[in-house]
Amino acid sequence: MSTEYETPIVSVDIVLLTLKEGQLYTALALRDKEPFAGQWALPGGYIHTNEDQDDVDAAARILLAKAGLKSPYYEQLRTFAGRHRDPRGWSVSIAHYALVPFEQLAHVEHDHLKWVPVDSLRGLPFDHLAILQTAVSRVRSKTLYSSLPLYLMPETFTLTELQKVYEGVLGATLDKHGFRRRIKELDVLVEVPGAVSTGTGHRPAQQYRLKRKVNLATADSNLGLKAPA
Amino acid sequence: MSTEYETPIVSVDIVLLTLKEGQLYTALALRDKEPFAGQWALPGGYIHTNEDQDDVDAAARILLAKAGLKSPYYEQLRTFAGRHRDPRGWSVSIAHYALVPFEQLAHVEHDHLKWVPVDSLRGLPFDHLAILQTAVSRVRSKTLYSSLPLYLMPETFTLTELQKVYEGVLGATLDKHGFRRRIKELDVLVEVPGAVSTGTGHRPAQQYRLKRKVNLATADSNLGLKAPA
DNA sequence: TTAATAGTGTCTGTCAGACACTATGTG
DNA sequence: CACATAGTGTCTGACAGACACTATTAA
Repeated sequence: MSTEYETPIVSVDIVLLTLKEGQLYTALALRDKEPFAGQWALPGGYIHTNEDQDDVDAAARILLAKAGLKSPYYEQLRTFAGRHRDPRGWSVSIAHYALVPFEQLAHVEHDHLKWVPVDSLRGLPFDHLAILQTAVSRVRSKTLYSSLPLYLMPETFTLTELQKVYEGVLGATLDKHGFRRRIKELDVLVEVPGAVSTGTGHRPAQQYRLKRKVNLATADSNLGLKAPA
Repeated sequence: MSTEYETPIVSVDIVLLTLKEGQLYTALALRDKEPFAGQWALPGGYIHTNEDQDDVDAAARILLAKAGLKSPYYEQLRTFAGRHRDPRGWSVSIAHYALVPFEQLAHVEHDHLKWVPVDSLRGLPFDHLAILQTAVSRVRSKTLYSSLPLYLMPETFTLTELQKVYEGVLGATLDKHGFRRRIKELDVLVEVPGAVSTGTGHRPAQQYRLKRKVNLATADSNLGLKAPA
């Protein structure tokens, strides 16, 4: 009990997700240090004990530094800890995931950051593939019973666009009427006065935006879509 | 980026739960070191990087050392991290929860460990009250759609006893027929040949035990009880 | 008028909650 | 036989999935 033990390495890794062309994409950062220098991995970094108040703070700071953006939604995923996940030794990674609308990051791709479809990914350094898969599975399962995908939407959008995003996240198609019934029950959207279409060759759709003062984190957990077959 | 930062303190804390007299109880350990020496807190300790393979290993070792028992069920709860939760400075607690049948721990109460009802608890050192509440809420919500409370049962038990345990965890009453329908759907129990009652003054009940080779962790997530009103 | 999507009405099978009923032991 | 709990049959309202229908714009 009184022996001193080597301290584990503590870092924060982030699974940053977006929806692009109907598919979930994750951000990968080019590692500039050992181990795995020159390889693509989940963006991550050490906790700065002098500036970060907590782990979410650290995640936000790291994302801003590595990707130059602020995500509207962060959540702790889980912690991956053990002796063998990092060649430097016993390590702890407090993994987080974040969602960001594709429109908001069209400009952030640069030499040290790239976007790849989550489903086509095979190998990643450390246990980052397991972390990514855990995040994707969490997001998909939350999508079944919450309004999480709203964080992937731009300022205003139509219900059909929202449905496409849900379908993209889930990788399944949903019934239109049932989908609208549930979104309405959530009661987190308001109509935007000006309907929009202008030249689509068909009936224009109502635009919606998030209700002001709605905290989606608490408004979650009442959607109840059924898992796809 | 190249600056060195102070390393956060990393520990593992455990919410050990059992059901006693129809109520959820948690184990508290008497702290023998600063900070908060002499106060009751969740059992916890440092990671031993030379012997623990991962965080679950550490949790099992700590529980064995502090309470002298092995729990049939461990799961990582979430990680509590930040600057202000521990007076020693920036700290990380990888919190776990564990379930153990009351019968298995009748003998483990001693000077440095005590059992208290979770709902009557007010103050605890660090952020241990928040950790405890998170664990209880997790267990209650998992109980609604999984077979988690089976970890609180002795070797053999009747369906009525199992229902009482579910009701104790949830703090609500359940319909007998509906409860049995769902347990049957889970398909994780088998009848024990000898029915038992011997002197109860009424019809004896069938005893059940867990099916062999059933991993409850994977058999979970299909119960579907409705949240109490 | 047609094409194309927006938006709504309605049927039906499933299933959870409620509750009543039968079964089987003890005293 | 009375009593207490074990165990089951069945009704019903809510609701999700399916699908058909109407509405509204552009060309």
